[in-house]
Amino acid sequence: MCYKGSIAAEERRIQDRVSRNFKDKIKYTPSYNINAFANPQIYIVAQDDPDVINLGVWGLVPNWKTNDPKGFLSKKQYTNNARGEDLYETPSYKDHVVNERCWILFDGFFEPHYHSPKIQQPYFCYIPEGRSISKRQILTIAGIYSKIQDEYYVSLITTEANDFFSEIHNKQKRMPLVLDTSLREKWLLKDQPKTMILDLVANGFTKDKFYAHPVSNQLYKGSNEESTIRAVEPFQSPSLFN
DNA sequence: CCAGACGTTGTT
DNA sequence: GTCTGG
DNA sequence: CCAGACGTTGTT
DNA sequence: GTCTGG
Repeated sequence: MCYKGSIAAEERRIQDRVSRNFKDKIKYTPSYNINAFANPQIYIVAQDDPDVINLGVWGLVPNWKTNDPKGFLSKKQYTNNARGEDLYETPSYKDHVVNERCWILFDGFFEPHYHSPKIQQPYFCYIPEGRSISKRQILTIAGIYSKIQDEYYVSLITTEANDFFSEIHNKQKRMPLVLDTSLREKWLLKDQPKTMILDLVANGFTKDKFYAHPVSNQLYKGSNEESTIRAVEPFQSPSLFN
């Protein structure tokens, strides 16, 4: 599901909205097209350093492979996403959910929408902040991480799609766990019981209203222009009568 | 019991 | 390291 | 090579 | 009986 994200807001606004500054020496680079499969650097707030914005690699390396993180990621183990319902059972994640939770900072993400089994169009999903698409809420998405030699390796939590995202992501019916602003700090508290965490997974999704619109498939070509998130015409199936 | 997995879903 | 599957 | 299957998944 | 998967 959530394999593409964007974060392009001004540095100042990001820091303001999450009440934290970028850690010293981290240079913020906006991006409209962050591709999970490439294990890119993303911006996170981690439980063990919760007062600053850190960098992490998108792709968790479990604790039984700490001797060779690069080798693990090259095996395409698909640890970019973690199913929230299974966090305490999944072998690669169960140790990390306990006290290695984080936020992933995006201001939007992409989901594929299927017009038919073969025809698909990506949709950009975001929460407007104000009237224009150019100001989007800074999303705090639930994640977990492993830390190896001072480097964070991160997995994004997904849950069953709500009604809105079932319409958009109509094949897999999953969505990222975008934490509600009023609850998000709880995700970063130490030593929370399993019941508390699973409650956040089940009920912590934001109550703010999402917007989504179709975008150009230039997205899949790696385009990183502002136009990547701009609305295009929805796909129209060919009509016999046009 | 030992070998092999360990993860989730993409797309033109 | 620990679990699952054959 | 042997064991086991022998089938497919609507709609946008 | 024949094919696939391990």
